[in-house]
Amino acid sequence: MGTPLPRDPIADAQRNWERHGWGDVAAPMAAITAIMRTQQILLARIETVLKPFGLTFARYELLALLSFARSGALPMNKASALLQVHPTSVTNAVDRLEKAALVARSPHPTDGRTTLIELTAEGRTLAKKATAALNAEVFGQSGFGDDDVDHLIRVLGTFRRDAGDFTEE
Amino acid sequence: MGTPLPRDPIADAQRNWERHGWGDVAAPMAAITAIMRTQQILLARIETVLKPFGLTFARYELLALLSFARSGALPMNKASALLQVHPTSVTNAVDRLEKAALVARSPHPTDGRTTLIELTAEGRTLAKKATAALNAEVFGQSGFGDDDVDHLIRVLGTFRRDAGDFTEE
DNA sequence: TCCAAACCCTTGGATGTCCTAGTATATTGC
DNA sequence: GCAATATACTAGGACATCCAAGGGTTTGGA
Repeated sequence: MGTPLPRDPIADAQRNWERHGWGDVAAPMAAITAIMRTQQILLARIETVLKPFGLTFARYELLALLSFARSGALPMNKASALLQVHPTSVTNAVDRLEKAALVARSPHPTDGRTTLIELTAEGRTLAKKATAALNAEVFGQSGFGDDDVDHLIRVLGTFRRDAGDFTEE
Repeated sequence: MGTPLPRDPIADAQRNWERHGWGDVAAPMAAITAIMRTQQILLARIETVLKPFGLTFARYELLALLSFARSGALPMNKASALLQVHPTSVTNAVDRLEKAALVARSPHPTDGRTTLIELTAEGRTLAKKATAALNAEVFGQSGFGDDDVDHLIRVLGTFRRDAGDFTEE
């Protein structure tokens, strides 16, 4: 997107909020906006690393999830729940992964409503390679200090729990 | 998307990473994944609040930016830089806002390449109302503690600066 | 037993984001 | 002064996300 700005646009927004008398919510506004922007940056990095593998983040997440499934297969609704995305998003991702022969659909043995998705051999291999690349080029160079990582995991974990993502812990 | 999961899927992923011998990057992976998911939750909240106004977050951000512009108008490329999105995304947002009579395009007085965007009276009014709603229903109830907000602003600010978003500060 | 309610997946539509390319206007350098 | 380069916006296409709605399957209560 281009050249660095001379000043932090989010800090500017925070100052604008304060100037307009919304000082009580200026800081949370800045924090939330920063999260939105950080996600955008991280997503761009991830997509850049995955592109050579012909994967997007959404498809990679599904491959990775399947690669960790004990049985090697998951019902679509289970995948939707674990990835915390809309069922139609999973349908979309599976359509494309299936076309690329990385996963396969199969009927559930006892429940006629359910469709199972399973990694193909190619899918499993590609998942391994893509994970190695992400580990080396993104997660291993996040730019966050160890203490900050711990803090983020804790604070955002609490947030996600309070938002209803999960119960325990 | 539904019922809370019994366990945190991101904590599970972190355990899977450790189990596979990627313990050195498991924590950053979890932190990054948590940022992605938190963004999704926050975006959903924001869109819910904006929906009654007929706005999306992308369009709201543009309205808000214009409402703070001293001159009351901004070149599209300036808006693109400040919002940190691709120029075509701004074109898209302006198209829809213009159709809704919330902003207007006008030619730049001296540079024939440039298009200025300006709030209409309706646009200015709607921006005010939408901001009040977001302040009350999202930013004012972020769920983050004051200390966590400060920490997020600082950590993510450093991250964004290192990522090339801006220079100073 | 049987029908209504619940559940699962897919299709179609609306939005947003990015990339690539194309057109028009400015600026720069020879 | 003019050609080459740079900049600004837009058009078209690929993807992802969500919502609404539809068709098939299961479950549960009358």
